[in-house]
Amino acid sequence: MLVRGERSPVTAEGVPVRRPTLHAVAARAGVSKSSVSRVINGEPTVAPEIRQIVMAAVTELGYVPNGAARNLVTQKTNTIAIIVSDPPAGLASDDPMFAMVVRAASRQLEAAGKQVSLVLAGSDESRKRVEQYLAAGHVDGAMLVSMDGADPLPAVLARTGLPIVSHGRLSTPGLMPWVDNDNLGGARLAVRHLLDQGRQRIATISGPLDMTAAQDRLTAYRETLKDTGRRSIVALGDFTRISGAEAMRQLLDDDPQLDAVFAANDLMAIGALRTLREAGRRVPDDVAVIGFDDIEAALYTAPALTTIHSPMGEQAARTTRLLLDLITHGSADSVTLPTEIVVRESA
Amino acid sequence: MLVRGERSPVTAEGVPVRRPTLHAVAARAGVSKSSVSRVINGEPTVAPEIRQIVMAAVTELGYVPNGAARNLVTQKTNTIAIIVSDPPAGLASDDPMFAMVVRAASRQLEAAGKQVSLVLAGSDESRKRVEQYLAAGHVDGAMLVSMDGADPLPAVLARTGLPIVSHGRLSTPGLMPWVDNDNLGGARLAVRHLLDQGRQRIATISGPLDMTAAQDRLTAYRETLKDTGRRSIVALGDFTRISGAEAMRQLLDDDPQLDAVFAANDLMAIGALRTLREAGRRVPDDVAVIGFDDIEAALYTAPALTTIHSPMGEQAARTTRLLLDLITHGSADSVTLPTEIVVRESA
DNA sequence: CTGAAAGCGCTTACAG
DNA sequence: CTGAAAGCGCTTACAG
Repeated sequence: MLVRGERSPVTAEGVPVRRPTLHAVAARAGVSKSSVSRVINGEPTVAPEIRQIVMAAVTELGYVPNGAARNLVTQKTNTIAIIVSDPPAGLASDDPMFAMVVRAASRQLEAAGKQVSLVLAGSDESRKRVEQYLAAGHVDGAMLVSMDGADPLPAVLARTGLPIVSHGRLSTPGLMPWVDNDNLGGARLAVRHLLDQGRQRIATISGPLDMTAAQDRLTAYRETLKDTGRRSIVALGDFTRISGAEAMRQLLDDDPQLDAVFAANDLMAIGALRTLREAGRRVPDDVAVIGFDDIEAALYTAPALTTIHSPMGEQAARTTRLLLDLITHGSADSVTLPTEIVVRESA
Repeated sequence: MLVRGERSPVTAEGVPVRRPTLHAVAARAGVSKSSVSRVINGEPTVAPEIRQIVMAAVTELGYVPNGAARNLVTQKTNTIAIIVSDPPAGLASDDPMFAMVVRAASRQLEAAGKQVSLVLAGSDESRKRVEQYLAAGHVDGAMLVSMDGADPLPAVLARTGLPIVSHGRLSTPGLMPWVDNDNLGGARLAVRHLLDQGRQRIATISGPLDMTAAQDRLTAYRETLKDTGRRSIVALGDFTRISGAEAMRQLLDDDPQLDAVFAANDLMAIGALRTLREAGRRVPDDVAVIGFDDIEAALYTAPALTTIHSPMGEQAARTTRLLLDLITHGSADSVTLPTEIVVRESA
């Protein structure tokens, strides 16, 4: 099938038509451009009859104000950038976090009358691009999503002076306000639950240690175990299912006697469940498994996954609100959201 | 923590500083604005020494061209809209399709030097907003993602004359080029596989019938069965896990003897697996289950899910390329991508 | 190869 | 309450 795709609408004769301008509307209505502008922008100081006739001309011509011209003169864009770290080569590309955060934030931003510009920041080159993009004045503010601690981007962007917030605490403090869930508290809950069950050898599968969430979850695991005199058994993952499966295999090799695993997120817990099944270990009878996040998939594992509920939707909503507040008030406070344990079958 | 969030950078004294303009760079370099513009845009007709001195001024002042001014005068934005139908109330909000498509398309678009604007289209109100947004000239083109057939948006947007493509075939033909996978062929593969196994009572869990993918998958199921003289056993889902679980329950009630289920996507197959487990049916011994899509989660179900591989990543890439072609050449051909069966444990 | 000038399509003080 | 004019920050024919 062939479909025409001209840049602008054309008449039946194929003559390109330009979109009508403010000038055209003014001419059609027989008033000044100023008056049309005032009507369009809903200013109260317009006579009712003028408003009438202008509105008529607007609908008649199908007038829509040109965005670029508006942005140029008002020095604002009504656009917010959502900047997401882009893992190389599709890594974690179906991570539910991405969909949840982007979707929740977009919805709320649009409800607030803002457009959203989605920016992926992966390579050094793309980081440069992001910086230029913000400097070019394309957006009124930005939201950073789960940056890893090694990433220089937050510091660079903070220097632009634009209102920026972070979804997830950054490792460099003071750069910008953030919203995060209580990773420390949540991980403590998880490990204590395992201890309460009388588990003796409790291992963990950690997330990538350049992310604060992974650091916190590992730290809390270590300290909670240390309080009971037990030793840590740690394998490293990167928050993907496959890394969880591999880490579990390694854990089983290192300590065949282990009877519990705390995975730093649900995706890795799902991977661990597969390895345990392949190894013939029963869950939770032989090995208890607990995850973190409480993603929807945790309801569908066999056995159903016990996990720590982190309020992803609320976190996204609060981060968005934080940004909106920062834009209007010039300041905003970081917030930490509480977590809770959800006991199902796996532990 | 309190963080300052001024609109613009300030000096140590707190004096707001404006970003430097082309004018400032020209003054600093001692040349005309025209020359600066030419250097910035890499035009070849510039004397080397002028280029030198301009570049020096640019880096010295940290100059970045204002996007709005550029867009206004050039009448293009270098921005592409990705328009995604937003299901009400978080329905399917962790659908891996969303993440995959948005991510793959963004990556490719940015590699092509385009910015991406993410637009959620759910309510009637938001549909209006989208239309205005495109009419305002904010983007050079758009990509529609999995619109349902009842949605009037594609037709409305097609009338803007902007280059637009669809990720997934639309039910109204001829509106715009699209890229889709072979839903008909894939579903046929699935049902035949079940037949080849000697399954006698083969049910299906359909997707929402206002989507062409769901329609095609159901049609192929029906026709393939009819060829063997078997009757269709259909339950309706909406492509979510929970709907798959509920549909499976209903199917079991309607026909306790069924020995196979074709779920129209993997998410629903995952839901069906849970119901079957709860009902004490062994998979695949008692009931064979086959899905569609081959999402990553299909590798982690117990038992591992047999499914039809639909090339989501490639579909997104091809759709993006289609749009880029449409923008540059003014025309582009729709494409259908082949599917294949991936046999694992569940069928 | 370079610069002065016009103009992209709006908004916004400023007079009236 | 209304309109003429200036200006937002660029690019691009057009002379030279």
